Amino acid sequence: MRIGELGKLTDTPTRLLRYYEEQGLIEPRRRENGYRDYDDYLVDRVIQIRGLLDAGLPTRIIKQILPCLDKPRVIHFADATPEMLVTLEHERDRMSRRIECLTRNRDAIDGYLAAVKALA
DNA sequence: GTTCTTACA
DNA sequence: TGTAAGGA
Repeated sequence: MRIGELGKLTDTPTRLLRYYEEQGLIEPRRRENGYRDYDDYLVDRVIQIRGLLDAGLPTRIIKQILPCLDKPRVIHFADATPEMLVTLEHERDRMSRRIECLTRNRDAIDGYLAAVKALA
């Protein structure tokens, strides 16, 4: 599929899809006319990339750990280097802290909402 | 009409 | 990231 369709399927601006490619996160083939040609499996991949980005990971790290998170996880044991494990553990803890922060703020909002509704 | 690259805010 | 220019 071409960039427009992938963009629609993943709700991602074509501008970003080109950016992800520039960052080495995806590598679409090219058609005769120079248009990018994406395989279907890239739909899930892009969605995952957006999820990691939304979780606060920089494209740099995503590029590094994406191979480990891909389908055939067992095949990538070779990527389980000591450095990779350290990176993953670091990012996991980073995510945990973010989740805690989000949870607190959500509860704060929830509490405010409950108080307001109690008066109404 | 859709996509491409490069570049600027 | 968004948007614009200039092409194909």
